[in-house]
Amino acid sequence: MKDQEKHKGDQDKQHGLTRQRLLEAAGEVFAERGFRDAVVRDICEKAGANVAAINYHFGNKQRLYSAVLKLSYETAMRKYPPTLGLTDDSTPQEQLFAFVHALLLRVLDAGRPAWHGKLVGREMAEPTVAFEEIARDMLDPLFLRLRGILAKLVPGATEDHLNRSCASIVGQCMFYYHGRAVIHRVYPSQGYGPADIEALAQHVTRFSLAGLATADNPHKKK
Amino acid sequence: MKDQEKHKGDQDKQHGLTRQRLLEAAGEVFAERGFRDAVVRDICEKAGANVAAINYHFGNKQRLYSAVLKLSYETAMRKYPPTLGLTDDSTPQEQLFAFVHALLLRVLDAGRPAWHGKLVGREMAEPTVAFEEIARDMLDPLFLRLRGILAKLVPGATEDHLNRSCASIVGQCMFYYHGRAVIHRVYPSQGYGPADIEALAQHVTRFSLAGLATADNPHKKK
DNA sequence: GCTTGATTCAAACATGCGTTTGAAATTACT
DNA sequence: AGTAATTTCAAACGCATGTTTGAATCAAGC
Repeated sequence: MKDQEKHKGDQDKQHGLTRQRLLEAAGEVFAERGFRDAVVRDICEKAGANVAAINYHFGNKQRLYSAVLKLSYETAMRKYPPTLGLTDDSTPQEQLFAFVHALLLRVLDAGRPAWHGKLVGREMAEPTVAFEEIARDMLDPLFLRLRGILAKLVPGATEDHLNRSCASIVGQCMFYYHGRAVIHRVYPSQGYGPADIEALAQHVTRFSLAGLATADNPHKKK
Repeated sequence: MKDQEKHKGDQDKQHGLTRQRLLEAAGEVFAERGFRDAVVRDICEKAGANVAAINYHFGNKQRLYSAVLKLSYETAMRKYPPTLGLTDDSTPQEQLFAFVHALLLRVLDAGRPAWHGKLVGREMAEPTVAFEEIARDMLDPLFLRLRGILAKLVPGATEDHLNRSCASIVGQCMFYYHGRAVIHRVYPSQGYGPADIEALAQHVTRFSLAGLATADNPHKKK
């Protein structure tokens, strides 16, 4: 009786795994190649599944992609939220660092936790039908948070200065993804381990704090 | 005799145009959709040519793309060189502005002069076999020039600070291309006319000059 | 053990896309 | 005008890719 239950449990565990294996494989392939260039046969081969399994478990490639986006968002935000390491009495400067650091980690870390940053980076550059949902649920809140941090750093700044500074900060971070090919070429020693990413975050934060303090602030207009 | 020559000239002019029309159409389509997603049938339709014309005039899609890259580079650099508006006695600050302004114009201007920035932006994010040549002939010189400008602005700065600052500056500019979908969503009033582009260049330059002056400069280390 | 539902499978299907082919049309030259 | 070279054409080809199909296998329940 006891042996039979154990045997049955093992079988359940085995058969529940195809869907998971597909998600895992798809996460890697989509992050690496994007939606368009990702090939379902490659995903299935990586997952050890038959090509019809995508239709069976997800309906089609697009829905698999959506499932991967959701899973990757949850994973990334759980591991690297924009509030990474903050406390209730953190300064706006510290908040900016946390935002930048977490964003860089979500994009540049190795493996699953960084699928999301890569997927969103791809959607920014080449939107698919998923962009709308990504923007609404994932990007809008992020830009809102950054905007709030900047407003605390330069009270009274103009709308344009805040907007452009947000773009400047996110642009610096995302360039390590969007421009990875040229960075690899021009700065071959650029590493992406935890210390490297932190150093980048320090640079972007410091660079941006100084840039933020520049003109376009009506109270300081010359 | 005179009528016949004129008639013949018109005919020559007409028949030499297919290749030109293909280049023009391909420039638009590749800039809009990138190499992979650009469809030769669309290019030929836009050019008013038969699909076999690409093979006849260029050999294949890849060679058409290479021809477009060359043409677009020449056009862009002729109209918006990184030395745009500079004189012999321009300051490094002015040099930085010119670099940023020209880069933004090459990416954001309307039509043919901006194919190049868009094509290179796509190659950065998703390299094709053309990347190597683009990097060698077009990106390396650009990063070298920027690096030279920055070295004049912050003499004695560390290698890392200069490298990261180059990345920060180019990243800010390229984000208006790589992140155009999210910028359109989050900042819908962001325009891209000449005055808008100049204002962006002013912002990026000012932001970056301040950021450049921050730490990591051994002479100013605290 | 039998039946039903779930899951997987191999093959086929339908479509899109870059390229090729051979003929027709056009152009250039004598 | 005739010939050769160039250019264009419509159709076909070859391949890749997402999706579908119907059968086989597996699992669950009685």
